[in-house]
Amino acid sequence: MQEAAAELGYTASPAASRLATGRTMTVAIVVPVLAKWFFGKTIGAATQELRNTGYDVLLYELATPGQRERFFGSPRLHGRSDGVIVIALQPGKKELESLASQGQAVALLGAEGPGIGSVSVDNVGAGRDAVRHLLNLGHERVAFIGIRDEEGSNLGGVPPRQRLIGYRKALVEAGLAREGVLEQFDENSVGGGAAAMSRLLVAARAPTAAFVASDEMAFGALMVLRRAGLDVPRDFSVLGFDNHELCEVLGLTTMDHDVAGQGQDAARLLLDTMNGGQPRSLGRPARLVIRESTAPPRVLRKNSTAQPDLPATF
Amino acid sequence: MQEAAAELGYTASPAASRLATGRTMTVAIVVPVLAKWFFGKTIGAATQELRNTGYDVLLYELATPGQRERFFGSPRLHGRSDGVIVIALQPGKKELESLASQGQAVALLGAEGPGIGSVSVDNVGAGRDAVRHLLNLGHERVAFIGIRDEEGSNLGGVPPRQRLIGYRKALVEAGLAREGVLEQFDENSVGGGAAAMSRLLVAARAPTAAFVASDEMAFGALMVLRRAGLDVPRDFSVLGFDNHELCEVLGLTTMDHDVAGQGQDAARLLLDTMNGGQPRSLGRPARLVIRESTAPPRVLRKNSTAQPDLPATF
DNA sequence: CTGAAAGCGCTTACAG
DNA sequence: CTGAAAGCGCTTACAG
Repeated sequence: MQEAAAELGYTASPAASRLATGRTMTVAIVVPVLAKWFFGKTIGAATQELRNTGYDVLLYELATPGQRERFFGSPRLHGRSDGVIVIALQPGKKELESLASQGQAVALLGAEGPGIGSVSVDNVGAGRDAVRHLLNLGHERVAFIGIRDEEGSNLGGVPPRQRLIGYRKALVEAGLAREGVLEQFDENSVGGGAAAMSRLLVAARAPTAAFVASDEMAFGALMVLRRAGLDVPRDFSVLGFDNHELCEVLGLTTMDHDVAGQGQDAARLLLDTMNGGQPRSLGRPARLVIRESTAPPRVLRKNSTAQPDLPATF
Repeated sequence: MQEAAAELGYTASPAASRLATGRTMTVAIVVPVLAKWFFGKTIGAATQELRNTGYDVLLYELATPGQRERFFGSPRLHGRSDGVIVIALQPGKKELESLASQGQAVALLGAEGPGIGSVSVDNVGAGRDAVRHLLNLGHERVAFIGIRDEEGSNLGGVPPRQRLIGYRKALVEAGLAREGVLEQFDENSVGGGAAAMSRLLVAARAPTAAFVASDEMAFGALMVLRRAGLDVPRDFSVLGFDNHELCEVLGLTTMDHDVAGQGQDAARLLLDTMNGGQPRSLGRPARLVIRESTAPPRVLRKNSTAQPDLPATF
């Protein structure tokens, strides 16, 4: 019957059926930024999954703290969606209460909450694995470039913090001391990564390798290194995070973690919850993808593989 | 009154007011892919503009011809949105009729339609300017790498085709013959650009420069060139399109065209139309941004600047 | 100018 | 099993 009607170009008025049933058959997706590869990818995967189940998707970009406040401070979603996927934004207690009071089912991606379905990568483990790779190559001064998590930025969130923890863990396990100057934070962008790397290079004793918490920042780091006349990986090793599609072009060693899969999982978790299922928390593995941006430090290599002489600037 | 009510956490039921007024206060945005920089950027800008005016935004990703058919073949938007922004998809006559019959106002981005508001770049002019830059440097065999526009891909659209026209125009104006082998098309991605460049390199008489219709394809082209042992720009010049944020990292000369501005314009055009204004067509300028991927061809430079000897492989 | 009533187009519980 | 009625929560045209 419904199918036959649809063939004839008829659709039930969504407004009327929403009013009658109280269900909107739409899901909201909330992200801190749209114009980034990671978010396009996760939203795309979640959207496809949702649409296959007959849901429409409403999009909310919370680019500033003000927007975030307004969004959670008002019943914006009430009557507009049945559930919401929050990506890369760690909602506070108040914010979760706000969503609940609006009758929203919730699923988190790259964040966690008590009794709430979530998908995330084992960022501590991934960070540790990344740094171990550098350590195993023989690096002794390994820096960390992280995503700044200050007031004014929504982008920090849990995963970047966990990657830092993984970094420190790996150092401790290797018996290395942690140094403040080796931990640099900036905004999650090419420019931010460039700025952070610049700061590392002027340090009294510069590191020989860096684990960077996002590929985009790593790209900026590579740029600064190149402009400083340093060769990667001969003079400096860089390891990123995300396996951005341009990693191959730039030869960046990175941690891969199935970004689209996480978007799809988040959608499924939300659908489950809306159908009365118990909220679950999914962990996604990350794995090291070795390309051309990591190698043993110069000192070691000199002994082993007889490299040509280095330029005088070095 | 409404503000006071909002403070108290009260909102009018959207479903009820939609039913009563017939207006949904939401706009749909339709794109062929989400996980690309260009689309994130335009959607983000449009979304912000729309939200400032009190509109919600529904997102539709039409990734396959099947999805496109289903979307336009059913009254999907009827009663769900008041208007729609179609990005980088050239709607056919039937498709436009479908939208109109669903009571949708329409604005196009990167496409055009009779009596329909639209924003686009002067792609013919931009393509011509790009190729002229290469020609002015002294290149005589300039290739074009374009976005494939075949069945099975929605991504072709008008702009890529217009860039090809601009390319041909510049050649004609310079008195150069057009050659089929120098025009290569592939999918709009790093991989597609790489494949197209590989084909150019095996041509009987390989070109010395290429104008590539998108930066992402250009990145793939750079990768292939590097792997083939060719130096850019010494052995080969590459010129892209979009001014992707990674152009600076890769030193890619490209055509810049304010992507976010186009998204914002499209939203404004739609809002105007929904308020009874006449649909307008906006043209956005593109401008050449010279970086390190373009230079005179080897032959010329040899005479003028006494380059060191080239490797034997060349 | 204020306030009660009709109506938007569905769904669902209920009467027949 | 079928069909008429009530009700979802607004807006708006109309009566007072």
